[in-house]
Amino acid sequence: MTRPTVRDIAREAGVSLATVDRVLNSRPRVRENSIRLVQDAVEKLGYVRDVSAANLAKRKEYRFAFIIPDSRSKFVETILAALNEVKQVPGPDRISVDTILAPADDANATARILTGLDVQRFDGVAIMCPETPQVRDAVIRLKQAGLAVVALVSDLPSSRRDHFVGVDNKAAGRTAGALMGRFLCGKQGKVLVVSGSLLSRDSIERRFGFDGILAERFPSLVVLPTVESRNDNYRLISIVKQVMTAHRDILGIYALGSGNSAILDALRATGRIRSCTLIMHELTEITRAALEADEVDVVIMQNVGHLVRSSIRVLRAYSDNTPIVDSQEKIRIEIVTKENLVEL
Amino acid sequence: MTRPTVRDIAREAGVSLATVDRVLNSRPRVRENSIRLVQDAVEKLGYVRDVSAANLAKRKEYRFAFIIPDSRSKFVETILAALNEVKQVPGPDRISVDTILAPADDANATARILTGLDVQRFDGVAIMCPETPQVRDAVIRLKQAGLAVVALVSDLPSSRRDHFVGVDNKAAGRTAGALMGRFLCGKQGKVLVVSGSLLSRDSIERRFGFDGILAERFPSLVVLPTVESRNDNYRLISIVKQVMTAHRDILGIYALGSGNSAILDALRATGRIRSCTLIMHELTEITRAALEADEVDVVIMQNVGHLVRSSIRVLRAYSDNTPIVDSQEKIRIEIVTKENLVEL
DNA sequence: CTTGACGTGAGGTACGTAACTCACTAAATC
DNA sequence: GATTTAGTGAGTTACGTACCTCACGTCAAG
Repeated sequence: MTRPTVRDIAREAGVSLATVDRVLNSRPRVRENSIRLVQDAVEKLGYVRDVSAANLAKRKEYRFAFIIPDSRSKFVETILAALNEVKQVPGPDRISVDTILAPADDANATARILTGLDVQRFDGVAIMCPETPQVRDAVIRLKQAGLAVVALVSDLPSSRRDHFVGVDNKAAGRTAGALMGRFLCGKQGKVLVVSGSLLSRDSIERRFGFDGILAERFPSLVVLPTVESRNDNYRLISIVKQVMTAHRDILGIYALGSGNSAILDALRATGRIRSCTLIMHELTEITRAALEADEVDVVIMQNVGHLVRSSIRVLRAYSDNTPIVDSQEKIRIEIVTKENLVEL
Repeated sequence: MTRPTVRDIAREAGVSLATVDRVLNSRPRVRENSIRLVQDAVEKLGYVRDVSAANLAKRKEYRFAFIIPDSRSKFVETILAALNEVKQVPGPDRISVDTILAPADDANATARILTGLDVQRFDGVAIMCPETPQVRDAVIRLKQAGLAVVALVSDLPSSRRDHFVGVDNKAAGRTAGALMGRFLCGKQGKVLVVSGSLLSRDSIERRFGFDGILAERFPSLVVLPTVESRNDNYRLISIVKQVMTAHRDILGIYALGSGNSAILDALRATGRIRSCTLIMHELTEITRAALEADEVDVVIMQNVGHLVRSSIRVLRAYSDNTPIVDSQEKIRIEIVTKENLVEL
């Protein structure tokens, strides 16, 4: 009834413990035939390696680094908070997580940090940054050094990252578009899209999804050219004010990412808040308060706690070649309204 | 830099390993003063027990039982599938999960199963069933026997369950109501609510939340008396057909739980599908297909994988008195549209 | 003074696995 | 024929913790 151990395998296969160990850890110097004997015994007895005992014996420590942009963005703050929470709680497994802040808006600096990373010190890296050729090269180097690499929030598809932990941003944009269309009830008018920076892949994909569904299903809505904040909130406030004054028939605003606070300020200043349907991304203290105040209609989010924990599970799985439970690691596009907002 | 062990504590406190062990496991025969010495050393060195090593030494196995209603409901099927998935993947911890099917619609039989449960064989139980006095008494017995008990999907508040794993159903109802109201764009008309059984607490709470928000924010919509399926799909189809014919001004339908398939069939038969705004609960093969076919507007769901994994984590935490990460265990009310539907 | 309960230390074994050494055989190579 | 090498078994130590036994000292009640 109790789980079989290596000893049972050895007995069943008729080989010694050492041979079982050699096979299980794919060490050399084992005859093909013995390998098969052991494998058959494993199969027959349903042996599964006791990971915690193995890690204990190996004194294995997983050391992971999270490369996070050093921006004052509220979304990044929630990610850092989630990372801190993970660090507080001593998991059953010996995992250490280092958070490394990389200058935001400077992909080269990020690439340099990646290149300078001591590959001896880490088993895996989670990277949140836009993809550039330099970043791609740095990731390839990390992979070659044997580290597990996951892309966080924004994908790095052309690099050899092992995994992407984040939402399907095109689908997120489509979701935002569908809700915008439904909420506007077939009215004729304009929709404004506001972006942090159109350089980052996630913004582009969201925009693409949003435009697509509006064109398909809500042709009565006209999407205005995207307003870009370039991470300058003062600039953003004035541009949004200007646009809102110029276009009195703007019915809805879709905020692709950063700049939520500035957009809200601009709308409050122009008195257009609550008369516009507002859809924003990421649940932060700003958007939470705006939801509660009925200023924002919907927030599209990804659960940062899940993001961080999933990254760690995936990094661990890659660094010791164990399978991944896809359904657990799939990051959902969550739709948050005032009603299903979770407290705290 | 490496984690302190019991040895370090013993050295720091100036006592023997045995004494440290006695203190850490709160065994008798230790002087007050020695207890304090050890506790101070633990604090100073930041010692945290290595749970996997401890479990290894204890040959501890967590044995959990899941009591699940034996209905042909698609939602229950997805829960069983999630349970099976968990059983397949051998976690790092030695956890065994038994699924026990209890007759649906027979709370007494469920109570009898709980009463008959061998308290020696299990460390914890997750229970999905409506609350009755018999169930409450059975839960109290389990608690007294030292088992951890969580309520799954539907809460058992008056029993002494340790934890509830599921969504806030009143908030789920409010969410459904708010979406229904927004999607109906201020039109005047009727809304139909269909329930599996109004006995179960989750249905009542959803209905309550739904009615509340419609009354508050969408007074132009009239909610018809609830149609109850009593888990009889043929009956449900004919009632829904009848109601739909009698009331030509039904604009929306809110399905509180079971019977989704019958409702869809009835609407298809009466040709009212797609002309009604339809909001249903739980993502199953039925509702998924209906979402993809644009027959359902929104599905409100709880992630069953999360539900099951969270239950297990919580049961484990309660059975060895370790803290719970609230943010990880909070089950979210997920809003699913065709656009943010995840594949598979 | 004896008895016994209490408090403590020393030391051991065990859990399941990893990783190592040493010894040995059989076959291949020199 | 001597040397190497691949393949194997036997055995040991270690990881961090639990839990056990035994011995010993202290102190108070009988």
